Amino acid sequence: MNILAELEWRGLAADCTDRAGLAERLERGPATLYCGFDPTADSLHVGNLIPLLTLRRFQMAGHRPIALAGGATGLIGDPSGRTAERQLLTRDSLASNIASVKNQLRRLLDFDSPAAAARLLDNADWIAPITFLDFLRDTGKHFTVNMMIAKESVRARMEDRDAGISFTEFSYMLLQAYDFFHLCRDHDCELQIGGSDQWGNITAGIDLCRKKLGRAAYGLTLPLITNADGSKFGKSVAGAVWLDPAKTSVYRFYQFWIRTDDRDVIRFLKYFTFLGREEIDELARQHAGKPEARTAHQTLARAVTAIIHGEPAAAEAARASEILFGGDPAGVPEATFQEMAHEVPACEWPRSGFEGAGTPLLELLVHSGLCASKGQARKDIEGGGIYINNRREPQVQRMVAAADLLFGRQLLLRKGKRNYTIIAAS
RNA sequence: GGUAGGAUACCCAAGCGGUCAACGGGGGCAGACUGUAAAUCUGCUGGCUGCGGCCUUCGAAGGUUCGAAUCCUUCUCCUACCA
Repeated sequence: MNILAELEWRGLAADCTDRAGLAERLERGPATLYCGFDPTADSLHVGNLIPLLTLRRFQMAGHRPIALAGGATGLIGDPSGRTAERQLLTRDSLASNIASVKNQLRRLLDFDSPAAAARLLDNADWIAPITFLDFLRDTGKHFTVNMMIAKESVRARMEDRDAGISFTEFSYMLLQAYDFFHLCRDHDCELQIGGSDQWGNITAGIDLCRKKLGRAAYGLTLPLITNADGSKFGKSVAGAVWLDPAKTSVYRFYQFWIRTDDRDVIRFLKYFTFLGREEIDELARQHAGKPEARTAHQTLARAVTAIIHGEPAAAEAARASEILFGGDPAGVPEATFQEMAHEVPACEWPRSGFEGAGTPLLELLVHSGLCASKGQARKDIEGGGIYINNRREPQVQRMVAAADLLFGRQLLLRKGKRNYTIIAAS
């Protein structure tokens, strides 16, 4: 199966500027392609995974990916898909974001492949030196405002009189177009991929390559991922699911995938893993036959976590999940418990607090962040949603003392089905 | 600039002098059923509490009143129509 057919089978090809032309070009030999990532935060999140993994898929098919960090475009802000003007990032926060994002990009692509080594570039390197006048003369001249305001992302903002669009964001597509032109000229890059909201930016780049270089370039957009229940993928009330383990722990990351809706799990295996058609078809069969075994979910969670955090960390997260959701953690040997303990959110409480009568459970629930307030904690206990060492605690006035500590030093608190926290006596 | 209407808890949205911490829906949290899924059903959804209450909240600031989300004044911001 060639790369384009594979992407289509996976449901990853939303739109292509020239499907036949691109197929023909890819058949002819290795091509260079790129995708940009604007450092809007200090970490990438699961929403960036699709383009990132797609670059990798192209690489595995023998093509040369360029991951482009938007050091320049990040200073401006892409209006695509935005209903309101963005807050400009300060140069300082952008600089630290870009350093972190570069590190993450570096880990997800292969830079040592002899045939198709990936490259990591920063568009600030070529955009920053251009003067405003040169840019207007050499690049701006190739675009009509008429065509720019026809782009969906711009038009939506122009029609909303309250939101409007600043000249700064209006100009964004020219910078991105310039990137494609630059990469095409200096790095032989012929294909740009991106989310479907990038269509206008990508075609602007293709136009510029044609006008200034007389070269054909291609664009391929990836679908916007949604959940079966219609909600946005990768967002929860807690916020985005980050790739940085300091922002979203490996355990939480793994759990995010484990909790995938049944209706989404096979689709997500195609989107987010490198498993082949036979393996996924087999998982689909197992899932259809015995959904309660959750084989597809476990495979998905394990595979994606391994791609992002490495196999050993994924194994640990899987193990911790098994212990917590498998049965009574109090019966688990101490070594196994400790292995899992640092995966779940933890906090400390002075050892002296457990002496004598001990500390009110209510206080520990609030301290650990499991409950927002004492009032809420009280309601949670009354509702039967609080567990000490995985045993339901019905008593609101419950005191927690030394006898409750596991291994003489830890307390496993749980709210509801899946919110765990460990309090260590210190 | 003129006129009319509006601003209520995370969101939508009732309430129009006391019985209002404020109807209802959504969302969220918890329980039951399950499979850490979906659907369904139930409870909770401002804070503190000795569970008797206490404190803070209905755009902002003042005022009337025993008592205001509700009435009056000023201000701010929206929406519609007219210029």
